[in-house]
Amino acid sequence: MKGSTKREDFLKASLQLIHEKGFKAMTMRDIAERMDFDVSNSYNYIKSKQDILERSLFRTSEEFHTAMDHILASSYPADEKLKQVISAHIQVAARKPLEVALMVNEWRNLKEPKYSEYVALRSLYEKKMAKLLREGIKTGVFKPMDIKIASALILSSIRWLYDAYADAKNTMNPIELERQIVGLVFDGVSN
Amino acid sequence: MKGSTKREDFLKASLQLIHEKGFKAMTMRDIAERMDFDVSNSYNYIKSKQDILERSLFRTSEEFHTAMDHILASSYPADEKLKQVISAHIQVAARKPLEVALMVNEWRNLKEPKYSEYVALRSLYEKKMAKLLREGIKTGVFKPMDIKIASALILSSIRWLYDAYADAKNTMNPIELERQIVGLVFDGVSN
DNA sequence: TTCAAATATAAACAATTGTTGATGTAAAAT
DNA sequence: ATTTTACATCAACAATTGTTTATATTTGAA
Repeated sequence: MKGSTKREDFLKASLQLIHEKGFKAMTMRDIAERMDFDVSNSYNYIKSKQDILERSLFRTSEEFHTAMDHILASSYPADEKLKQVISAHIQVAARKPLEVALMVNEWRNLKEPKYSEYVALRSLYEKKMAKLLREGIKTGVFKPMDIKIASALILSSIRWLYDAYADAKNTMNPIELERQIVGLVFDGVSN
Repeated sequence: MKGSTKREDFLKASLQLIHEKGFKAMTMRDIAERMDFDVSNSYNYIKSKQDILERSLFRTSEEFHTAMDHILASSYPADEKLKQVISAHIQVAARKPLEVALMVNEWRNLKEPKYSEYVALRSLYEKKMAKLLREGIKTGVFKPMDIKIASALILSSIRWLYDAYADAKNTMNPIELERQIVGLVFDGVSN
């Protein structure tokens, strides 16, 4: 049960299956079949099915939080910070689309107390975004606006990003993607 | 099995439970318990568990499509059309938050052939939005932009709306909500 | 070679699940 | 008053589920 490659393969197969069928619909036997061994062997790699969900979820969440924290703690002006947050989201989505898909779609399947723990992290992330916006409004780089609405809208607007990378055929150019999204978030669709 | 009130109560309880636990996690026994009768009685109101999902999903989807179609077919300029689409989304989310939550979160649980049918409807809706944007770019009310990205981003940005109405405590003022969202979608966060 | 860790299987478990069939009662229509 | 319709219960089903226990094989390090 150490950090071997086989274990990573197992988790990778699990993520792929969750993406295909959803966490609840995926059975332990599904994973085992794809790994080409018996169900019971799966428990040499994980403690429980919930374990798969929890591990990936909290690890990826932390990745977003540390990126956000570093950006917030920098001395860049708020508009530059927002650009960097968007950039970070695109990069994580491009690098780990299945993990991000898990974050977007499956966190409801956590059980207490992990569920509440995760919801708190989610709400905290929204608060960090709100802080960024408040700072930008105060310094005049952002226009006055309802901060709660703006936070929810901006975060929601980039929540589909993993879609552009989860199914291999799409794979948009991250640079151009960032350019377009920054353009829309900052200046909207108006001419 | 006609359109009685009891049947509506049953479907309403189902929607509430799906919102609380998710479709897969909700059992037929959960609904029956909340309705205070035996499981088997549930099948006097529905054909199957999938039935609950399919009915609500396609009905609400049609609601969005007809609204979109009417707006597209009007002679308003594209920017006014987009405002009306946003307005329609807010109104539906405010009036039927649980149904919209179902659309956002549970469509993956459809089974073939309904699944493919629904995915096609979803993609069609995105195409209609793309058409609206293309029209606006051509007439000069919208700036030049990647239409696929803009469609995905705008639709994603309003996908959280049901959240503001699903749990009764929030209940934002729809008029102000619309004002803020239109402001962000059209002109972004920049000052 | 020996020994321990990693990797695998077989068999079974207890619980849960959606659904059906047979049957009964209350209410409403004829 | 009688028949139909709506609403309900009980019991049971077949299948599926996550997980455990006991045991075997393979592998790599000592």
